Order: sequence, then structure tokens, then C-alpha cells
Amino acid sequence: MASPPTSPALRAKYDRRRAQLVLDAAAVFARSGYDQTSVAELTDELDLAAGGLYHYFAGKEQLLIGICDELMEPILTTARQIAATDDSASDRLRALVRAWVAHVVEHRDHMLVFQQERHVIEHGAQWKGVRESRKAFERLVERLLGEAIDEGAATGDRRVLLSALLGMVNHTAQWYRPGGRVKVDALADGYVQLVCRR
Amino acid sequence: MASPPTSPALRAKYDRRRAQLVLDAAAVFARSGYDQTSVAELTDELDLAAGGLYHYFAGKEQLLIGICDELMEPILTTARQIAATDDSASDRLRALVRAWVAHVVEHRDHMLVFQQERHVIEHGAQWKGVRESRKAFERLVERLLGEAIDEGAATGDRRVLLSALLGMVNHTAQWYRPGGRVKVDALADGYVQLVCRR
Amino acid sequence: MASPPTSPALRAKYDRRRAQLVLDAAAVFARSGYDQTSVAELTDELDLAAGGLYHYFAGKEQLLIGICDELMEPILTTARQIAATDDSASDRLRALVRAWVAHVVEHRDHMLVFQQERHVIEHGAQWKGVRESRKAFERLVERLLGEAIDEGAATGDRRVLLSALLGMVNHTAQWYRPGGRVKVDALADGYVQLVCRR
Amino acid sequence: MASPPTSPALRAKYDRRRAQLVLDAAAVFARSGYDQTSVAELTDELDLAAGGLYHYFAGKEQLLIGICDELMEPILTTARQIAATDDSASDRLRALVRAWVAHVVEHRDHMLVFQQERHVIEHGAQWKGVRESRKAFERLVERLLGEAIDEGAATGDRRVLLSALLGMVNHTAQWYRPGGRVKVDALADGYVQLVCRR
DNA sequence: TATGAATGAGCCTTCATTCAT
DNA sequence: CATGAATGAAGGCTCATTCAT
Repeated sequence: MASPPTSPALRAKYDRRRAQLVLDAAAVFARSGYDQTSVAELTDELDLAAGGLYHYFAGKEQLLIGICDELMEPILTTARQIAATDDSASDRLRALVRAWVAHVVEHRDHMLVFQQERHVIEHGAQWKGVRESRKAFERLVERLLGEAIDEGAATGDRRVLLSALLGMVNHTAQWYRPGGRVKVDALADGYVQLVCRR
Repeated sequence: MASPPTSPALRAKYDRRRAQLVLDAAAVFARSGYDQTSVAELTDELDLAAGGLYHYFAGKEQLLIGICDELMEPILTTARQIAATDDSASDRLRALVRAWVAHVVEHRDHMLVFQQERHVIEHGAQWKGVRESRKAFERLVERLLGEAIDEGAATGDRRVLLSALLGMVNHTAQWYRPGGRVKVDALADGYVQLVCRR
Repeated sequence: MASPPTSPALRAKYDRRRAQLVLDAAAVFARSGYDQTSVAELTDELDLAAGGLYHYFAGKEQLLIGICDELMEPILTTARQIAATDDSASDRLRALVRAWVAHVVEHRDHMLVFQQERHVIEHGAQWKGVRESRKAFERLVERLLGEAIDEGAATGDRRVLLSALLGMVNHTAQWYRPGGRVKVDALADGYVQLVCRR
Repeated sequence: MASPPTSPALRAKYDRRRAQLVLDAAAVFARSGYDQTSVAELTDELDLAAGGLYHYFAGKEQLLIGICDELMEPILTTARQIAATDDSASDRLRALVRAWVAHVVEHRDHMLVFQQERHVIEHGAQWKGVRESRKAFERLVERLLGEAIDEGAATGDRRVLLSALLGMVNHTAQWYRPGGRVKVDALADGYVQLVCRR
């Protein structure tokens, strides 16, 4: 892989291009499968020659890491901010789920790619960073659920509630299409009600 | 691939061995990844030489189909039987979710492999049968949920409830270990309560 | 490969079976191709299990050798007898070509298999015997042609006449079907006329 | 297989290389046998790494098709031109056989490979084009022979004469070496005399 | 003799990656 | 920066052959 340009102007252009490539690649992988898409097929769709990709990424896997990072980091940051407010646990939970569902819907391709390669990500050494982000996010949700239970806003086993919430929200990527009958916030609120009402 | 033996005695032995291979392969794939496990690695763990697999399966993918069939068919049959009883919708739903969660837990390996290869299964032509089974099962759950709503046992959007239930139950395979604190039936009942209580 | 039985009665039965297998294999190979037919496919058509073949032949190639021997040896013997008579060169040539064409037609399968594997036979060390037979036969035809030229029954370059005769007679296997309009002897006589008339 | 370059300059280079590979492969296969030569052995002799072949050909068989096309198409075109002239049938026949023998001699490798794989070519579905060319050529020769018979330049059964001519000319590849005693045109004329003189 | 499960070397092909231009 | 030809390791699969039954 070539090093990025050092001149600031060129560096900005380079970074823009790189980010766009991650985005486009996410779409291609979501549609055609990460493993099932060869670098040749990918670069075809990216309007790049086979070798051109390696100016921006050290390898195919770096693209996958880029996709996962774009998926995890913003929602983790947002979740931390929401969790840190003074609202009631159930209010913070609702806000978090809304942001989370919106993020999943907006990053549907990223999510689908992440789920395709879940097994690899959970086991490979080079995936530690992504794994840590996922775990941090889940712990955060779990803490909030615990507080909601303590508050009386939810009942049941915290671990079970967490798993249910993770399952239902993440599964959203498999079927939800924006612009359909169900609005994102309504969907998020629906999920929260399932977990919170007694 | 060799044809199966025609003599009944040998055929039974052949079928037993084949079924066991599917079972063992599910375990290997669940642990090491379907795509990440070469046939050589697989047959190593199956105590077979590389070519030996092809006496029982026409290709690596047939193994995957075998795994998916073992996963889908029994639960679809069971679900149909449960749905056909005279109990109330919420009782049938609870029974179905109990059976379903138990099946997921007992076939954890199968489930994890299925989820690994979900993208391929949803798109490949040779996967039509497996896809139909999945859809039939989901329609069945959806119908039951609709009845539960009509009965007043559940409230909310049927489509959303369906997706939530699918998400939470299937996600169970990612974390649940039998012999832990949470019992299977309690877990299933917990899921049903989330969906059903008002 | 198991050794043949020593008891004369059993040995005769064994030899009969072996000869029949060569015959049947020739038909299968002629139709489906020697290289394109696996031992499994072959033994299927021979009503034998895969391993059964190895009671009669040390390997697939021994079958091919058997086919070639059945093809070469009788015609070589016959040709030698014909060449040794006191008839004129052109009469002996006619007699030889008649016998030869009849042999090719009756052993069409053998011939087609021989031609399929001609390259292997011409180069492999284990094929020396078959090669020698072919060369001996061709030398015999060449000598006869030389005599026919000396006699004035034919004109032209001996080497060219030989090659033409070999080409036309052997090519017969590619198209001739017994029972058609052209009779075998007429065909043979036609070939001889091409070579002999002035 | 990679798609050919779109830029005209590169495309020309690509086509040149591809054509040269077909030529070189014909020589290798003629010597070592198409079936007996692994892609690894072939690419060794082609000064290419194992995978490199697949930039130019979708598979080993495409090489064979390329070889056969180079063999059939030029002679078919030439034969059509010769047949369309106003010369007498026997003159056209002589011209055709001269061109044909020259082609066989110049494409000895192609011819030997074609004959090696004759069985496959006559039966495989993907070989229809090559088969049609062969048949078209043979029909053309047959028509010319018929005219020669009608003209009184040849006598005998048209079908037999055709088969004889095909056999002798094609067999030439098995033994003729350019630079020997017999010149190509003399050889061709010798063949024509066999067929034509009364 | 006969069976068919099992072997394992070898095959063709794919594909992420490199590098001269 | 970009190209695309070339690499070579690794993959899934075939098949002649062996051997316990």
C-alpha cells in the first residue's frame, strides 16, 4: 500500500476518496456478499482497476475494517453522550434506541456486511478493536437496561432483556426499508415499549 | 459422489454415517467458520481423508444444505402441529416459542452456521428449498401473532412484533449456553411476555 | 491384482470372463471415451463393483492394453499368413486389405479406442509391445506395396502409397457401419483399386 | 478470466500474446498430449505462472478450442474460395488438396492435438462450432468429388472416395516432416492421382 | 470372488496481492 | 495516482487404486 499524500490539500482529497470507497464498497458487499465478491468484481463497480484499491487500503480486509469502524464508532459515541445525560433511564433508553435504530437503518449496508462476517470478526486477532467497540456498546445498553429495571420502568432479567433488544434492533437491517409504512422513530419506540412496559 | 448403496442394511449404515457427518460438520463450521474451513481441515476433524467426504456429499455446499435442512424441517413440522391445536393464540404462541427456543439451543451449531451463510442462502438458486422453509416458518409465526393481537393478548404492529420476535429468538444462538442460569423455558416465556403483555 | 485361479476349470471361466470384460470395456470406451470414463462409470456398465475390476486387471491401463492386443495380434497373424502365400503381390495385397478392413469393421470399438489413445500408446514405455505390433504390420504392408510396384501393379512412391492406404483403411472406423449400402469387401476392393490401378 | 483490455493499443498486444499462447500450447500438447499435460506443466513451458493462463483463456479447454479454430477456419475459407472458381472439378480438387495438405503440414501440431481429442470434440456440446466447420469442409470436398466423378475425372463411389481422401490427407500429420524427400505439392498431387486417375 | 468405503495424490481454477509501466 | 499483467498459494474436487469384510 502506498502512503497517503503528505500535502494537506492532497491529503484531504485522498481522505474523501477513501471514505467514498468504503461507502461504495459497503453497498457492493451488502448486495453481493463480502466473501463472494472478488477484488476484481469490487473494483469494477468502484470504477478502479484491480491494483488501484491498494493505494487506499492495504488489503481487502482493511476495507471491511473501514466499514465496521464507520458502523461502530459513531453510534458508540452517540450512545455515550445519551447515556451521560440526566434524563430518566427509560428516557435515555428510548433516546438511545431511536439513535441506534436510525443508525442501523442509515447504515444498513454496513450492518449487513458486519453480520455476514460476524464470525470472522469475533475470532480474528486483527479484529480486536471492532470487537471492543461492540462489547462497549452492549455493556452500555446493558447498564441502561439495569437502571431502567431499578427505576421500575422495565421488569425481567437484565441479560435476557439485553439480548432481546440487541436481537430485535440488529435484525432490523434484514428487512427494514426506509420510506415504508413504519417510520424509524415509531419502530424504535415500539422496540422500547416491548422492553419497558410492565 | 458415489451413489448410496442399494442393499437396505448398507443403506442404513450409509445414512447413519452421513447424518453423523452433517452433525459433526455443523460443530466444526460453527467453531471455525464455513468459509474459513477448507475441506481438508474439515475432513481432518471428521477422521476422513480429503476425498472421503465425497462418498456422502456431492460437494461442500451439500453439507451446508444438510445442516440447514436439519435445522429448518423439524421446527417447521413442530410449529405446524402447535399452530393446528385448539388452544388460545397466546397459548399456542408460547408453546411455539418454547419449542423454537429449545430447537435453537439444541441446534446452536446449525443456527450459527446458517447465520454465517445467510447471505449466500438468501441469494443462491440452489437454496430455494431452505429459503421456502424459512419463509413458511415466519409466515406461521406472523399468523399466530396476528391472532394474538386479535385476541387482545398482544398489542402493536404485527410486522414489528414478528421482526422483534424473530430477532430476539434467533439471536439467542449467539450467546446462550445450556446449563447456565437461565433455563430454556424461562427464556422462551420471557420472550413471549415481551411480545404479549400489554 | 489377485492372481488368476490355478485350477484349470476355474482358470477357463476366469479367462472367459476377462475376455468378455475387455470386449465390453471396448464398447464403453469407444462410446464414452477412455479418458472420459472413470473406473466407477465403467464398472457400472460392466455390472461389477469398482474394486471387482482389479481381480482381472492390474489397472485401467491393462484394459487398454488388452483392447489393443485384441486389435493388433489377430490381424498381424493373418497378415503374415497372407503375405507368405505364393499369390501375386496385388492378389496378396487385395487379400490383406480385405482382411484388414473386415478386422477394422469388426473391431470398430477397439479401433476407436486405439485411435483415442494413440498419443499415449506412441509415447509410453509400457506400450512398446503394442507399438512393435503396429510397426510390424505397417512394414508388412509396405513390403507388399513395394512388391506390387515392382510387379507393375501399382505406381508411385511406396512411402506415399503406404501412408495413403493406412490413412484410408484406419479412417474407416470413424464412419463405416456394417449393414449399410457399401459391403466390406467392396470397400476393401475400392481401396485397393485406388492404390493399384495405374 | 480477466476481460480483455478496452484500449486499442493494449488490446492489440493482448490479442497478439493470446494468439502466440495458442500456438505455443499447440506445440506442447502435440508433443506431450493434451490430457497428459497439466496446466502447471503447460504454463511452465509457456513461461507463465500457473494462474497467468487465465488472463487469456477461461479454461484449459478454451485453449483447445483456440487451437481447433486456428486449424479449421483458414482452410475452410480457402477451400470455399477454391471451390468457387471456374476451373474444372479435377483442377479445383487438385488445388484444394494442395492447400489442404500444405495446411495440415504447416499446422501439424494443431492437427495432432485435434486428432488426440477427436472423441471429445465429436461429443461435447461446447464443440458444436468446431464440429460444424469440420462437417462443412467435408461436405465441400464431397461435392467436389461428386463433380469430378460427373466430369469423368474420377470413378468409384463418392462416399468411399471422400473417406479415402479424408483418411489419407489427415493421416499425413502423423508422419510427414517438412524438409524431407517428398515435397508437399508432390504429396498432394500423389493423393489426387490416387483418387482421380481412372 | 465380490463389495464399496476409504485413500491421497493430483487436477483445474480462483483470487488477493504485487509491480513495472 | 492509476493501470492491468502477472504471481503463486490455496481451494474444492476427481479418480485410480486398495483393503477389510
